[in-house]
Amino acid sequence: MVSKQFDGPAAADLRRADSLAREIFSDVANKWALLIIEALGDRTLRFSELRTQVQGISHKMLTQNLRMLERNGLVERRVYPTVPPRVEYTLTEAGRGLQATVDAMCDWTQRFLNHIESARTHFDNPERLS
Amino acid sequence: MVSKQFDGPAAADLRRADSLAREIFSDVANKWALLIIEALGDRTLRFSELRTQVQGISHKMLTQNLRMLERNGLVERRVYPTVPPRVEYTLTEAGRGLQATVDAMCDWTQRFLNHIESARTHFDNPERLS
DNA sequence: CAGCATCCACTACGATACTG
DNA sequence: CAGTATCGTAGTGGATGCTG
Repeated sequence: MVSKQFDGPAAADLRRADSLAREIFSDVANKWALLIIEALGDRTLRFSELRTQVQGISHKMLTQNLRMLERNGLVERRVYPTVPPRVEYTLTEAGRGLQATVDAMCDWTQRFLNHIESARTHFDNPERLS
Repeated sequence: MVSKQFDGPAAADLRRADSLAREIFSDVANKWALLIIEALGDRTLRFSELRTQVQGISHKMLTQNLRMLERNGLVERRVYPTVPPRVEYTLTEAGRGLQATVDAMCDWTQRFLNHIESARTHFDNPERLS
């Protein structure tokens, strides 16, 4: 993911892409964004539905992250000008691509749940001797 | 990743595992942790080497995240009681499992770089008409 | 219902300085 | 060299209230 070496003509492009990549990574590699992606899955959900699916998330964080995801073209936002208003969110193709990797992370979590739990107790306890 | 329904006998265990999973997810789904995992890869690195590999990270964030990763059994920390001290970090099996998913995320970033970039400019600009 | 704005508590983070 | 501690700031995120 890093492009050092060479200051040639095309190097600037590489550096630009690199910094963009890091920016995207920073946007996307946060708890709420990933949980939203995961919650959406292949469904289409309304704002309020998402709010209950991703439990623990506040109104504010949800809007904020949805805007960010929309800006990056990962979710599509469809507004129905009815009353009361109805807004639906769906993953785009890019979003579904990311979702696949989040799925992998969830699987990983399940797989190593026990390993991690015991590692934690070892670490947290007075660890008498070696 | 969610276990609703039923309040039966084994339900408590499921809820415990669930909250643990969410805890792990929160720990791990953050920018620095993932970048450290990625930087380590299959190598063994010293603290100072990691510091330069994960550029932009502060001394403090690095120690903090390394402790967290160690606590969760994702990295192994080996201390050589020499002078000056030498501390090496390596991914454990669990860590390498996670690394695979981070790799996938990086690949994804590269794949959709252009898509995302254009989505951004569409979003950021005055968007004249539809 | 969805979203924006405001306020405020809290913590995350960087800078700095001190130990083994 | 690696780590801990302290401190100040800037940002995060929750609660609340107002709009279409």
